Amino acid sequence: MSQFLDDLRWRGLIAQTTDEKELAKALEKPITLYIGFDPTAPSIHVGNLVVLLVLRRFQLAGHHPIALVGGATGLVGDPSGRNEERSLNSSEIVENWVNRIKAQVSSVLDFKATKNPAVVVNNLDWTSPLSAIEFLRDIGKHFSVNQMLAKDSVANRLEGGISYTEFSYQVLQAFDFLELFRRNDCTLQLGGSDQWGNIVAGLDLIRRVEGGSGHAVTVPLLTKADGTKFGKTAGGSVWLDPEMTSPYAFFQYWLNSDDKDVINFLKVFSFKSRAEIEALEKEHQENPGARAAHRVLARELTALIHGEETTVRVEEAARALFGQGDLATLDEATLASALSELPRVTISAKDEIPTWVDLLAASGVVDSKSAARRIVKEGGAYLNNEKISGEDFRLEKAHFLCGKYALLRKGKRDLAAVELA
RNA sequence: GGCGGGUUGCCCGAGCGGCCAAUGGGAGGGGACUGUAAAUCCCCCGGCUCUGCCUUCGAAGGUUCAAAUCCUUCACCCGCCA
Repeated sequence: MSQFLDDLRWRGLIAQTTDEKELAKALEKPITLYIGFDPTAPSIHVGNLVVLLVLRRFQLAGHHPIALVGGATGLVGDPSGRNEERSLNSSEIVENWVNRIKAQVSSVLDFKATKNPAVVVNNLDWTSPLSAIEFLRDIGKHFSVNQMLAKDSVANRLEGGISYTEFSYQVLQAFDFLELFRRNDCTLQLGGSDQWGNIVAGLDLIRRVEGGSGHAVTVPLLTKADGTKFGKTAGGSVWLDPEMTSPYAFFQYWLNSDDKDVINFLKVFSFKSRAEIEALEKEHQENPGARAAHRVLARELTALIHGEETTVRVEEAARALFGQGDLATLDEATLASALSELPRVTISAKDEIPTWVDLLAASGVVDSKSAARRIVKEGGAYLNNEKISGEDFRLEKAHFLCGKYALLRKGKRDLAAVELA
């Protein structure tokens, strides 16, 4: 049995595969495999990262990875795992998202590997030249509507309704697999477990049209110990795009993982070996308060997505800003760089300084002034790590550290900076 | 095509002319405890120029001093019959 597959299984990364013996045999030699991401947002998020990292694991094992960004499928909409029709995005928007996602995918894969460099493709390249008639005759003819209807992704929607557009999605995805099989000799498709039906549709198509065979591997949906959705925070998804989720927030997300999840997250997200992870598990059990496993997780992922340098900066910022330390002892350079990781408001030294409540709302640590008042009343608002519970409080020049910075905090860990300019 | 039921705040779900920004639960937020964790306990949870005002109960009109609650039309969902 393949050691590589065993490792994936140990990490809990395999939900379903086509014939396991065949797959193991195929993996003895380098193969080409792909995974698709549809541009449904300007960025992929940490949930998507799970599968992308599996692709990277295949690359590290010597296989040829292809990341497909769905410039075409993104225009259509995958019904999988949804109970409502998607609203369509314009082609300009999708194109823009495709480009952004390409860049993100690129940070995880190695494009310079001498033997098996990664490749990024866009399915619009082979889909758009095709006429509707060609598509229906050459591809559509191989699909049985009866089978298409039986797929979970479609069957679940029959009650609530599904458009012909989304109904056709599986055909497009199958066509992608066929094209990559032809062009790149790609014989394996990876995907989330909800992609099984779509992937198998591709295997069928390859068999019918080319008489070829391939494989499918799906990755389980990642769950958290408390049953809540993985990858979400109060503010929404945790994105890879630094504009959408700051590297600071990204780091903090991992650092704040539930103890019950952290080891599992290391298995799923980290490239640490089994032995290393088991050592961390032991360490964590002996001294959970030190959060050694959390730190390793946060560092490795932040470094992977945002780079080493940023990771160091962000961690230092957290150390400088967090809780107990006296901010006044920080020198200006340290303070400035720490605060630069946070959301911020700039206020003019000439204008009157806004009230405490207004300032909290303006900084974005709370959603509205009502929320700001609530937080202040509840004793959850801090200025430079000191609780301020008067709504009418106003900062004065003296509150600004080094004459220009103030640190706002809501609760234990929601920070923002105010800069006096 | 016919008949009946439904559409409520982030989600689930009460309300069925005034006492409703709307019961309850979940999610979320703050506090205490801690380890920037979990569990637990307490509190909060539409917005604002905040003892009041404004916007919400599928959409648009209407009745009424007064509507989430009544009427009309439209949209969508769910049953039963054809």
